[in-house]
Amino acid sequence: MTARRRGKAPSQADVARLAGVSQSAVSRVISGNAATARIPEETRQRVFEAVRELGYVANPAARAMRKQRNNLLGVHTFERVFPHAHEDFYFAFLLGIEERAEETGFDLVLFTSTGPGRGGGGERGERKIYKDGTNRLNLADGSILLGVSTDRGELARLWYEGYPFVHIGRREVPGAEIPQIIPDYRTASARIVERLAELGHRRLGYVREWMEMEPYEDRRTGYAEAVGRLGLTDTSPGFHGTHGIESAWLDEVARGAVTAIVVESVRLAESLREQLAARGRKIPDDVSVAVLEAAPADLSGQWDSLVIPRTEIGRIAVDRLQTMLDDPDQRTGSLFVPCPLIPGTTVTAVRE
Amino acid sequence: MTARRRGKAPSQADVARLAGVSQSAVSRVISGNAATARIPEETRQRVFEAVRELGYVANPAARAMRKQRNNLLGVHTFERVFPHAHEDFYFAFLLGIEERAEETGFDLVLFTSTGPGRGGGGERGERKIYKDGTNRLNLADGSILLGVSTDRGELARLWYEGYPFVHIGRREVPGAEIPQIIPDYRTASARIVERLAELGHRRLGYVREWMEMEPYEDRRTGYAEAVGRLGLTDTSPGFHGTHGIESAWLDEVARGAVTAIVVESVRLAESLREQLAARGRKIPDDVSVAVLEAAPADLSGQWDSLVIPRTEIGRIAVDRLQTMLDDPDQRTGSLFVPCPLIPGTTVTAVRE
DNA sequence: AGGAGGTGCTCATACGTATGAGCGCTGATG
DNA sequence: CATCAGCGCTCATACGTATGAGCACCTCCT
Repeated sequence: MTARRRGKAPSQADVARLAGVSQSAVSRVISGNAATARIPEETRQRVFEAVRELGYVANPAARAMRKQRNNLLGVHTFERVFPHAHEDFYFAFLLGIEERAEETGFDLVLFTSTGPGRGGGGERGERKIYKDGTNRLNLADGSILLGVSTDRGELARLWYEGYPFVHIGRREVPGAEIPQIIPDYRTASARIVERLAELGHRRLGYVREWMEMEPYEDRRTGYAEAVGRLGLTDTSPGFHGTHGIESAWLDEVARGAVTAIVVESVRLAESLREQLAARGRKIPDDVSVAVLEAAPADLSGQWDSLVIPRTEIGRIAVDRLQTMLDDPDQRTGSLFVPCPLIPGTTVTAVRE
Repeated sequence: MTARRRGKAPSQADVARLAGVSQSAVSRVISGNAATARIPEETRQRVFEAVRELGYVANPAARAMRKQRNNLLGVHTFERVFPHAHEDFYFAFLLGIEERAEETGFDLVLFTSTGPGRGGGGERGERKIYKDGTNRLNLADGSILLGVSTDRGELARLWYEGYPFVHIGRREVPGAEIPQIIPDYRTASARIVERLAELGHRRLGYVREWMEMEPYEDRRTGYAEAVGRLGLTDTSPGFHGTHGIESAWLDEVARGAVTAIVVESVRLAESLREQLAARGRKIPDDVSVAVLEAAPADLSGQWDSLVIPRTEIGRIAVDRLQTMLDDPDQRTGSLFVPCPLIPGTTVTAVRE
C-alpha cells in the first residue's frame, strides 16, 4: 500500500489514474457487469492491482445514491430492543431476522436515533418513525416494523409514500393496506377446538383477557367459528365481555357444566387452575385446559398451547421485504403464518 | 399531499419548483445553518409548506455523500449476535450501546452481510470485515468491534486505512495501535488480593484456565504484582502452566498450606469446591475463594468475584467513537474500565 | 450623488459511482 | 477494396445535497 490522499479514502478515479485507464473502466471492472463490460483480462488485472495497492474500497454512500439500493434492511422497534430482548419478546424475531439477513447478504439497521434521545419525547422511550420532518427509515432499502405501534398515522403516511416495509403482527390502518405478517391465531384456535372435539369434548368454555387488540380478536373468532361449525356448546360468561373469571361460572364448571376450557393466556390459566383447585377440581382430570398463547418461558408450565413461530416469522419478514424490493409494484398483502400446537399435560379425552 | 413523480421520492428540486425558489435555497432552509442562511421568515414558510405538501424527506444517501457523516454507528460482531445475546454474552454490551446511541441520536448498523452467507465461509458462521474487497464497515461513520476477533490482519488493515473504530476487549495487534476499551482485570485482580490481605490471608494460591488470551494475562499480572508488593506468599502449582487442578497441590491446600485461593472462572471454582469437599474442607470455613470472572448468571453461586461492567462499557465505547469522529486526528489510545468487586459468601477473615 | 454595507437570494460545483452512447481500431467477410 | 461487426475502451451525465462565491437590489450615510 502506498500514497493515499491525506484523510481521504481513495476513489475509483485514483485507481483509474494508477492503472492508466478511465474511471468508468474501473467501475466496470469492479462492479463487473460481465455482459456489458468488454474489458480484457489483462486490463482487469491492472485495475485489481491498483485497487490492492491503494486499498480502495467502494464508497457505499455514492453507490447507494447511484443504484437505488443499499443492501440495508431497517428494523424499527417502537421501543428499545434490548431490554425486551431479554424478556424474550423481540428476541426470537430478531434471531430470525438476523439469520435470514445474513443468508441473503443484507445488513441490518436498528433505528435507535428515532427515540426520544436528548430532551425529546417521553420517559417511556417510545420511538417515532417521523421525527422533525426526517424519516430515517429510508436510510434502509426497506424496513421491518416490530412491536406495538401506537401511532397508526405514521404507518399510514409511510405506506402512502410508497416506502417498502412489512409489519410484524396485526395492525389495521384505515385507508392503508399495510403488508403484515401475522401469526394465524384464528386457525390455531380453531384447531385447538377441533382437537378437543376429537377427544370427545362437547361443552366448552372460553376465558378471555381484558385487552381488545387485534390478535385477541383473531383468537376469539377462530374459537367461535369452530364451536359453531362443529355443533359444540359454548358456555362462557366471559366470552362476551367479562374481565376476571366469574365465580358463579366457576361453580358451574366445578359442577361439570363444561369439560374443556380455552384460555387466552398462561396468566389466566394459572389463575383458573387455582380457582378450580379451591373447588376440588383438577386439571386435566376433571377439566381439560388449552392456552392460546405461548411465550417461550411458559413451556415449563406444560400447558397444551399454541406456539408462535417467532424466529420463522422473522425470517419470513425478511423474505417478504426482499420480494417487495425486487418488484416495487407488487404490494404484497398480509400473510398468515401457521402456529403449531404443542401438546402438554392439561388436555385429555373426556371421561364420563 | 398531492402529485408526486411516479415511484420517485420528491427531491429538493421538486420542493424548490413548488415554492418558487432555487434548490439551494431549499437546502439552506432545511438544513438551516442559520448563520449563513439569510432567508427571511416568509420564504422559509413557503418552503416548509411545499415540503409538507410533497411529503419531502431528505435522501440520506445523497446527504451522506455530501457531508461525510451518516449518523450511523456500526456494530461488528465476529459471530452472530443474537444466539449469544441469549447467553448474555453480547447482550449487556449491546444494551449499553443501544442506550447511548439513542441518547446521542445515532442509528446502529448490525453487520450481518459480512457473515458466510450464501455458500461462502465455514459452518461456524464467522464474520469477516473485508469480504471480496468490499469493506462494508465504512457504510457507518465508525464502528464498534465486539467479540473475539480471530484475524488480527483485518484489524491491522482497518486501522491502517484510518477507519474510526473501537474494539471492546483487549486485542494486541503488532504495528497497529488500535483503540480498545478494556475491563481493567489487572487492577481488579490486585484489589482482590489486597482485600484478602486485609482479611489476614498471607498464603495464597491461584488457579488458572488453560487459555492464553490477553484478558487472562491481565488477571495474572495483577495477581502476581499484588502478591509481590504486599509481601505475600504464592504457592500455586498451576500458576506456571498446569491445566487442571493438581491433586498433590489440593492435598497441600487441605493440609492448610494456603488460606485463600483466587480462581479464573466459576467453572474452575465449582470444581475446586468439589475437590476440597472430597478432602473434608469447606469454603469459606477452611479456605477463602474469590473468582476473577462473572457472567451475570453466575451471581447465583454467591462467589466473591469481580464484575465486568458490560453495559457501561457499551456506553463508553459509543462515546469514545464519537470523540474520534469529531476529531479524526485524535487517535485515542486504550481505555481501562474499572471492574467493581462484588461481595459473596466465599471469602472470610482468616481463622487461626 | 455616490459609495458602503447589508439582504435575499441564485449559480455553479463537488462528492463518487454507474451506465448509455459512442469512438477509433482491427480483422473478417463479401 | 469496401463494409461491417466486434472489441476495448472513453465521454458525458445523472443521482440529490451542501456550500462558497457572487449578483442584484435596497438602505443608509456622507
